[in-house]
Amino acid sequence: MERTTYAGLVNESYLDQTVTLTGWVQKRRNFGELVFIDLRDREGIVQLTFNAKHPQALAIAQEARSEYVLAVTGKVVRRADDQINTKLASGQIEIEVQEAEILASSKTPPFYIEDGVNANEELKLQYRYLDLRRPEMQKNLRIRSKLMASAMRFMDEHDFINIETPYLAKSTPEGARDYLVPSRVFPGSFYALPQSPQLFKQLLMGAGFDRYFQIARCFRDEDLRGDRQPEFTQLDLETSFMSAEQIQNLVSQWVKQIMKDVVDFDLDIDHIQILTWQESMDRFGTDKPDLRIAYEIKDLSSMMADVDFGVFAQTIQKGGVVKALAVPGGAEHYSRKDIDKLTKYIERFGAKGLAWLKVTDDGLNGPIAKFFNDEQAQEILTLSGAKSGDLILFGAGRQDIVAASLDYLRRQTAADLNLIATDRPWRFAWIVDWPLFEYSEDFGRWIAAHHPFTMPNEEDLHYLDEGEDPHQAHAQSYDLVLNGYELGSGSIRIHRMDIQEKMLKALGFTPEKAQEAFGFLLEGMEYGFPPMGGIALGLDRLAMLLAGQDNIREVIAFPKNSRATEPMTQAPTAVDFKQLAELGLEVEPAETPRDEK
RNA sequence: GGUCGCAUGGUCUAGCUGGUUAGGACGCCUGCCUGUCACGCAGGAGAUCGCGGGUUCGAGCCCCGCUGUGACCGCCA
Repeated sequence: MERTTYAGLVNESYLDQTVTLTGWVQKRRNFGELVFIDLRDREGIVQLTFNAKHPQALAIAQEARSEYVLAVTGKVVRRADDQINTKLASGQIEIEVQEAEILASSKTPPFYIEDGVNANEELKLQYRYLDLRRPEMQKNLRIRSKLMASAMRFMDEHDFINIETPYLAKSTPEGARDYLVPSRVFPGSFYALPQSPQLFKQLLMGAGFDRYFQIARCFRDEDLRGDRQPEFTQLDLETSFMSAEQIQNLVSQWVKQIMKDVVDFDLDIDHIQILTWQESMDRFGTDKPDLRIAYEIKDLSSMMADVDFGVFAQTIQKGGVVKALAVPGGAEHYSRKDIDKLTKYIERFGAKGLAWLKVTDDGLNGPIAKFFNDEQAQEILTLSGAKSGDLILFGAGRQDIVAASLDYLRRQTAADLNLIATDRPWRFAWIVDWPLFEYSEDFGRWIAAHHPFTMPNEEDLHYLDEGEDPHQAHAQSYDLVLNGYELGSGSIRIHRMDIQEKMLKALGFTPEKAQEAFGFLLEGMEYGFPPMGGIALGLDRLAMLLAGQDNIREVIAFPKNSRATEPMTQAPTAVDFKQLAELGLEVEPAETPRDEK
């Protein structure tokens, strides 16, 4: 029996034809001399009927169980009017099976193969191939496939050259923890799986390719999140002789095409907001704002220095800030208990508490209302933009803690109150003019905010000099943000050795250390490297958003769980002693490999 | 590294204030059934309540530890 079409594609246009289908038994309904089977394949479901006119087929139907693999040949017939199933794309018709064959039997699956299953994550990952049979997962991976195809087509049509770079690469300082691969030939030496092809693509610009791209797998040995896996996929690109604005414009066009191809959405590039990093932090408390939420954070520090409410006044005196978020219609929705829950949550950011006011027609309400006189109350309303019925949430304290807290509260309250706009569902933004450095408590020094090859703004170059404050310098870098997720991060690169050396010095590299880590790049820059810039776009996250999911696992065929293990294959596992010996490795005997526990 | 949550037949779960024959739904097995599509009806099997310890006359329930798992903080150039 040779398949003639997909089960999910059979419709009225096939009426009276004889078709041969293959697929999985979704469901069997047995009436003895009459059996219905819903047959599922990648395209959907069609109902098969078996009856005594075809005893061989009927016997097969009696034997079939869920997830058996069948091949059937039968005639496409119209259903009677009262038997039409409007829930099925193929519900107008059914297949009267004349001949059937069981291609494979199946054990009873550990969970139901249907959308909306509630099996726990570990079980679903352990039987990932079963989970992937669900229509939703099939859809997710096909969205991803479309995204990849569209992404690559755009790059090809814009004269980008697809070049692969090594996965066995050199460990470089700065950045995330590397995944290391031991060298057999040089015991004690290690390759590192690339965190990104950053240095290679800069060298490709040095080589004159002018426009490079690659769908690159990147590896970072850091803890996972819903939008972070230890290996992930980027569309990596780099160009020569283009300004930051030109690159952003190109990527905006790329996004426009993707949105059209994958979800048939007409994105107006003029609607993509451009915000400076500072503006984004001020208005939203984050560098990746969700612009679907209309209300913003307001700074009330200026009026709080000498209010009677000691918490606020002292915060200002100690150099902190007092900011507020007026949640539209929040006064009624949030009880004191609800606010306690929000308070508890933001404690993880370091917040000491959460002051709040409810705005009524009569004025301000709530435990701290009594500290403000009429004039101050009016000023709070004016500055926060709150109206009657709103809930005003305050953040007071260190700037970063206030920002993190109010960012969370803004997103959470919007979710609670259904205030995430749906009329413009895809809100892209460019975040530009980033600080070049950020201070790392861990390292006790300034580290590169983006990476050590990011070009400072021309007028800020002097901040790299000895004795100046590197904190002041801003960079020619830009992030692409969508609905509160960072989709991509890029910059103009340093292409001159003198600036690169200054940069490395500002980061605390001695000339010797710099040579050891990046000597090949520095040397290259002595041979005429062009001005260059690029970006890397996170395709897992974009696929996740386009598929309407909130975890990138849903768009990765075989993802890791939150502890970076893979429940199906059990990776990582112990390896044979001989393998270790060949690599010149010894493992602490106290460490019991997880698969032997 | 840290915080919080979760763990009960194959699956999802109920189990109150410690005493239950550990309940339900779905699934599974057997039988009956020619128009179902959440098929129906009758019957049946299926539980080391994650593991270890403690408190108690008595623990699924309380306490401690461990393991697994999820979310988050740190981390993620």
